[in-house]
Amino acid sequence: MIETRDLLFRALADPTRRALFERLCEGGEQSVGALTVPSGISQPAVSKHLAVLRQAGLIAGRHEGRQSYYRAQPAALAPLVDWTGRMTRFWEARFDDLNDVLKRMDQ
Amino acid sequence: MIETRDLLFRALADPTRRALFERLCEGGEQSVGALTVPSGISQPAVSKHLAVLRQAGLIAGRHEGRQSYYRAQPAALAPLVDWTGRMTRFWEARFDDLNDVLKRMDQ
DNA sequence: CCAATTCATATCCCGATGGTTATGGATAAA
DNA sequence: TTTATCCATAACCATCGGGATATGAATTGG
Repeated sequence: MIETRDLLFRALADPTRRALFERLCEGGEQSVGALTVPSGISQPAVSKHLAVLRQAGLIAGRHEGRQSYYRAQPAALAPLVDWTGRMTRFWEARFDDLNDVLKRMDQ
Repeated sequence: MIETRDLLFRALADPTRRALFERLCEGGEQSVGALTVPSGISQPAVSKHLAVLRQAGLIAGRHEGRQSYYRAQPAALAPLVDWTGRMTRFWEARFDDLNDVLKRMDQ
């Protein structure tokens, strides 16, 4: 499942994709057309970005008639949150070790 | 500000860079040589990755004699944590709105 | 002083990636 | 049944990015 984390980070690396994800988080479910208009890029480009986000689990799609609606799945951000937490905790642990050393030096 | 976030996301998009950052978080300050050996890539490649991480504020460097030592700066992850928090909060807010609607429909 | 070590930078290469236009399938509208 | 709309996919192109090797500057050791 390290593959999942990689997909996540790579999907979020592109500002256009982050903007699409933000729109879906903030504005709720929207069609491809509705997402394309303010994006400043072509509809196929938007579709490709949406496919990347979907593969990373960040959004989910639904068909209705001839339109496709996408919605955000912020729960998919969990691995990213976990990872940042681990990194900070590693760092804090090292800090604690340093404090221990200093305490022992005090005695 | 938004530039900072972009640098952050892009710096963390590459698995090799994340591995370097993880090593520095977990193992503390290390020289370029110490980081190169287990990385599986050439020393210049490591130096380039370190430069990217440094520009994103994720690590800091120090020269001592002919070696360079780098250490992690996990505080630089803050914008990322903020962003994920905002995205989930947007989502939760929308959820609350939905609940409000449902409540009103109950009455 | 000369040789060796450590690292950063320059240069080059190639695959990945983000953009475009073209196209076709499915559905809605006329 | 045509025609128009919505979207995904294909094909193509230019740029970016991560890798290697080559090189040179700074420092240390003999």
